[in-house]
Amino acid sequence: MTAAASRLDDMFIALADPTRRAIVARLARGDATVNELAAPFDMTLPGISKHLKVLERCGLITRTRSAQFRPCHLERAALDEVADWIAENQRIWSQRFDKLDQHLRGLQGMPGTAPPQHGEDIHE
Amino acid sequence: MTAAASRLDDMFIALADPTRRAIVARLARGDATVNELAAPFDMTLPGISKHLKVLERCGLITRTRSAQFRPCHLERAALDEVADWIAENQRIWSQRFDKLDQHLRGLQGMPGTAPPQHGEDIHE
DNA sequence: TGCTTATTTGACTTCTTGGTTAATTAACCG
DNA sequence: CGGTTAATTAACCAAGAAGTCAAATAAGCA
Repeated sequence: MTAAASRLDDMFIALADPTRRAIVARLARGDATVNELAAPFDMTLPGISKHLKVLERCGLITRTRSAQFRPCHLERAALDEVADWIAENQRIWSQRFDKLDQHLRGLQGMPGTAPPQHGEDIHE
Repeated sequence: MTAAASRLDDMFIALADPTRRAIVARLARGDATVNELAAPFDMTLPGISKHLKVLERCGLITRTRSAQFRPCHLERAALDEVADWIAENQRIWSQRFDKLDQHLRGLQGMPGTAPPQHGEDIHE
């Protein structure tokens, strides 16, 4: 099975690289060309080009064509999907803790600590 | 240069894998042993063990020892760092757009579209 | 037309990742 | 003690990621 990565996967992967996050940070200040984006980094142009492709694949940036330049543009809505995942999980986790189920922790982590799982609803 | 990944890197990397996100989702319902975590997946135990190590490295889970079991526990605070990064960036991006700097978009993406950058403050 | 600038593609290398099987460590149970 | 269960480590492999250099493409400019 090759190439089955979800959009969420791609988003997290894209953000996992510090160079890419720096590029994104730069783009937050306004559109920029590939050369401009490459300037601060000790990396060749093709290297940057690859990073941009990753950012493009997950929808974080788009590229238009203007003469021989290909200005990069940040898509502000793209972060929402990740933000939603995080928010949803923070909600769920807190809920769980509010139920005080966790004060047993450390006493016995044996099987059975968890509620009776039936459906395995991995809700992603 | 080996092993220079930041905690934020590790966090995004950990969340980039669907199996690991599923494990995390499962743990949100309560602590669980490695075998319990492995059950829903078509993967060998050592495979799961590796995933757990990744989750542990970034602080998303901790493991205690209870007899021959090593129950995994979700650290609810760990998500905060990522959440903060996301929130901060959403804020910045929106700010930028509120300034109406972007309605020029498409007219000319030429160098100079961005404000005078001096310090390259990559603020991460 | 031919030169220059901007960017991408291709081919290649190296390191990492995700997964496997087989063997090992740990701790319980009879 | 000896056997069973839980989990990890070790050794390995295939695929992917990150980076390089060299060549190709695209579009302005003289």
